[in-house]
Amino acid sequence: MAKSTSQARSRVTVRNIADHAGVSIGAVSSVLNNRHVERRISQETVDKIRAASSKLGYLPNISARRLRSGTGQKHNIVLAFITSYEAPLSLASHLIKGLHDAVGEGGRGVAGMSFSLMVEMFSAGQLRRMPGLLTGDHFNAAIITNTTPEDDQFLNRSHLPFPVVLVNRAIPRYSCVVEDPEAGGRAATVLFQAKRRNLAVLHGSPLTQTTQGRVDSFMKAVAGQFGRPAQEIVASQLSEMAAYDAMIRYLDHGGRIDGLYTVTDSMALGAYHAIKEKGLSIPGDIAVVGVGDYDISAFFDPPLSVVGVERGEFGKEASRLLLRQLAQGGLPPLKVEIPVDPVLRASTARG
Amino acid sequence: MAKSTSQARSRVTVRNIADHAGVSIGAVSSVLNNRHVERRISQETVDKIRAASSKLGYLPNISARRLRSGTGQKHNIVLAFITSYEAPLSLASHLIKGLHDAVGEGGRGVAGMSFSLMVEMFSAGQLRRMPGLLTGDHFNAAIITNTTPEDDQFLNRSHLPFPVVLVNRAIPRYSCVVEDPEAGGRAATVLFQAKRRNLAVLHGSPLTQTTQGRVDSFMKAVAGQFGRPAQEIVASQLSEMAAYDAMIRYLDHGGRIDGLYTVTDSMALGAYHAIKEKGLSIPGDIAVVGVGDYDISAFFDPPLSVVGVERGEFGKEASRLLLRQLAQGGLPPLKVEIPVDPVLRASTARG
DNA sequence: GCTTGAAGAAAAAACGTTTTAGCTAAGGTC
DNA sequence: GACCTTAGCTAAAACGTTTTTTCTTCAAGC
Repeated sequence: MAKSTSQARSRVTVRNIADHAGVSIGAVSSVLNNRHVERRISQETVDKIRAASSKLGYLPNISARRLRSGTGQKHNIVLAFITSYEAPLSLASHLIKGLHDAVGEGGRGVAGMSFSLMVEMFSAGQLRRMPGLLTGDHFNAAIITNTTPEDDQFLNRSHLPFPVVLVNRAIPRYSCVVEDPEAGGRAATVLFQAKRRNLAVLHGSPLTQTTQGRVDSFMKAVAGQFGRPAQEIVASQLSEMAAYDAMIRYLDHGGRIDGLYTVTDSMALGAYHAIKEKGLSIPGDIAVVGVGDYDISAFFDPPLSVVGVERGEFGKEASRLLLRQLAQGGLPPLKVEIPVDPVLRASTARG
Repeated sequence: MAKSTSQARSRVTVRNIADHAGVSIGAVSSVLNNRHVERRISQETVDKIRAASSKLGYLPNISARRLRSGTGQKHNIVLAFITSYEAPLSLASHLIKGLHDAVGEGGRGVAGMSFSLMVEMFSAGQLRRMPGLLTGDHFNAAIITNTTPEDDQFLNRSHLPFPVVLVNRAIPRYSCVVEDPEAGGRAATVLFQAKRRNLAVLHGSPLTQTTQGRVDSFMKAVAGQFGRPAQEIVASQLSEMAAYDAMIRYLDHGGRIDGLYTVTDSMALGAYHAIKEKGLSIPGDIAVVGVGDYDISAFFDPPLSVVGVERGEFGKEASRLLLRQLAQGGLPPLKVEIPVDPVLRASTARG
């Protein structure tokens, strides 16, 4: 009985408008699309329909519209960029740009298909709750990044019904694009070449897969070079402030180094602040090398040497992998390592 | 005659798979959704269907899937974030986050509707080419930003068939959210209070609506205070490098100021570099104030004073305006000005 | 030799649109 | 007065799916 009052508030369709105005749904559609003149709908009817539409608060169902009128055109495929709600979006924007680059401006480009890009976000650890992930009725393919270990576990035991590429994560059965695992080692080399012998790495806690890799390969390279390990300076997060705090604490407690590797450029910036505040000079007293995730590291004071990937390569490669899987299903998962390149600037000049 | 060879390559549907495997489309659907066991499809048939599907390269039509299986659920409304292909995405990421904040994590939140967010990009000046813009069959509402004057003209003479909110642009008939037009004036005040009397503004060319507003209100405030205009230092772009070049050129030609307003933080960074290189000190010789579009301005050396909006406010306000229009059609366009707040740091300490 | 039940699959309905074809009444033409 | 045209609409088909219902077989049970 209450069917038309409390319940029906949920969805207003052309059918409702038609009933309300006492006309057919065809007439409603014509008016809503401003085709009423060529379809010879009388002004009176147009007004009735317009009134009913706005009174009922009609919102078109995009899926239905596309289904009906997208016919004859190219196949529209929907790509999702899935990232954590909590993660910084700076990487995201490069990935999104890379995606758009890969599929061509405006979504045309690849033979016979057009592309739409959706951005989906999940609360850290709650990836499994994302609608459309398991059912596959929201997108044709996805790039997933910034997952937590919990999310990784979910991915590990699930089989998603569409191609997926992970960025900065490696999980069996999934294609992924990661940074060259030797990034930390290459950073160490930069410090070696700057004649530094007392090295430390500054990182956050807990470590992500990527920062863990950087730390590990750095430590390994240092141990290989000097036969003794580098020091670890641990901040509570990856932020500038946390890095600053950790660095101040380290220096206050008599820590002495002449070379520092920071696992993000934000940490380098925090470290800069602390080092200068303690009256030490860069690179005179301490050489610093970062990872190139900020695009303004060349304008730090002094300009920061970095060992990192070309910005935008992740997005480009991830898209390439995705499109490849889209074009031909059933391919084995591929792991692509983006090469890192040292960019030497004043922060690692010879001391 | 060639109907089934060259032409039909375009779109593979369940129908094609069914024909190819000699079964009904219902069976195909069941298998494709891994429902074959409960639907009692024989293993033999499953294999046939799987083979046909992967041979033909089937990709589901997402619109059709959502149309069919999204029923009974909440109304899914599609929001588009539309930005220029050429523009930096840093603002975009804040806007996207603001959108997600407003509609609630995971797209739930507002009564009886769920939200999807698409990111669409257009080549500068080509907004009118964007598919779905005029037909309204791609999204239910849109946030548009980073338009060129040409795009603005297009918007001005068009009537888009869905709610639109512009960010950092004001065009008649459209709701928009812009920065407080007095931002430049407030920045001038900061410099006044730092006892600076010889002021300049550093900006790019050509000016955008937003940077033009900053320059204008700064100039006006300076003229009002001292009875003479501030100087204008014009860089070729908004980049650090362009700002650096312009600033070096200015100082080399004997330019003398004790206070500088930069219309972006990137330009502040470039200016920092130039000022220090010329042996001048900040704020001793020149006080600098920026606009707060970088989130690391507190870690510049010295920390940069800024007069700007709260990061993320644009996204939040734009979403609010959009949802408001979505909830109730036919509202008059609204213009929201995001207030700016001065954040005083070392770069404008009294000289 | 019936009925019963289950397995396997096909047919049909439905989702919300847009578009095409068709229908009816009124008016005009010879 | 039979015939055509036109205005103004309605009815129906179609888009590509998923799900429900219905229809065959065929074997088992008595």
